[in-house]
Amino acid sequence: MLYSTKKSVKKEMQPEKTKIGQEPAESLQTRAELSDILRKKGFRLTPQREKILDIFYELPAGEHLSAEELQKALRTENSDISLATSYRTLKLLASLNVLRELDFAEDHKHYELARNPKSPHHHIICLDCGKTEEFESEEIIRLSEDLARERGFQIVDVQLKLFALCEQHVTEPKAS
Amino acid sequence: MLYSTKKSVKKEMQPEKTKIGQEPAESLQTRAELSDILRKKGFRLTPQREKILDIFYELPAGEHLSAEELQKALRTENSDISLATSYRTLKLLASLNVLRELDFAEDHKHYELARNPKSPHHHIICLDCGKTEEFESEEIIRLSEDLARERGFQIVDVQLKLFALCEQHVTEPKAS
DNA sequence: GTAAGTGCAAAGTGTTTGCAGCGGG
DNA sequence: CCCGCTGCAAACACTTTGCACTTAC
Repeated sequence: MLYSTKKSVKKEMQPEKTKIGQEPAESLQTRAELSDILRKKGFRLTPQREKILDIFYELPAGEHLSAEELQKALRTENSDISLATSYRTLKLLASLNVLRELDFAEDHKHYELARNPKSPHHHIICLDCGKTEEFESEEIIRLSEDLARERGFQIVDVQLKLFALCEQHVTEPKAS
Repeated sequence: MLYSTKKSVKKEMQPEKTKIGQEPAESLQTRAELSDILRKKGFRLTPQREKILDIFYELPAGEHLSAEELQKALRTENSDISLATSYRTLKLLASLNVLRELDFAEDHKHYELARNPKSPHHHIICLDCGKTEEFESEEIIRLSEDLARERGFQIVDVQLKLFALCEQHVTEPKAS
């Protein structure tokens, strides 16, 4: 996981010391730049990694994939990459800040291109139907940075999850 | 899980229909009121459930336990409750809004007493040492409510996670 | 050529479940 | 006294890993 609070990313994957979450990371890379990030860090550009980068690069902004979903997407394009490699690649790309790792209240992680790490996505999730919407909020980011600074922390990423009821479900009869 | 976006809480556990996350839920209950919540919903007050309520009731505000940690706490007090029952009870209590379910970027969930659902805790987590601090922020809540309203959602819970570097770690040499 | 990367199957983790027996209301 | 609850062990979902083989550089 990107945010490996304890268990750090495998060393074997870090020929050059890579301090997680510290890349300044410019925004909106081109597809070629994504490959460059790998190359520059000394990682090999295997067809599997290229393909996975392709998938994420072509993913509509706001969409995100779990490992399983990535597998499915790969299969659709006739790429047969083992689940193990998918997991390894997702972790690698996340540790390089190429992908952002999201966790909703589900039991698996989702990934998306970290196009612009300075304005992370936030999510609102309907507790009834599971519908999720994404949004940005400069104010949230600014506030978060303040809150962190007050406590002596330097923000790397901000994740806001709003659990809520969407239009169709607010009106339902209350239980208690 | 509390926020079972899809997989709903076991039916067998809901003698009275309980719409997750819709309890208005007053703040700061007494220990006895916690038991009452169970009783009123038709759940049995078993010694196991009482004991688990005790543990959480006596937990310093701001602390939270995972299922494993709960087990350990129980063992310390010579209560031997099976892991299965712990999980079942955590889920039950979360579905009743007695406990709040938190998920950090770790692979297991944490629980705390949902003393006052209207001011949820927020967390700042150091990516290097794993240290986590809690805090409240009225502004975040207010902002979140606005953001939700704009999108036609009604907030049930707000979870903000700030991934950051704490004092000891900001100063470390950058990688890239 | 050689270390890094892959695929496979086996092992882990955290959590859930089927079932027989127990006990709260 | 009966159905909800518990404990146990087996099952699960997701993710990681050891190892032999392959391949990018």
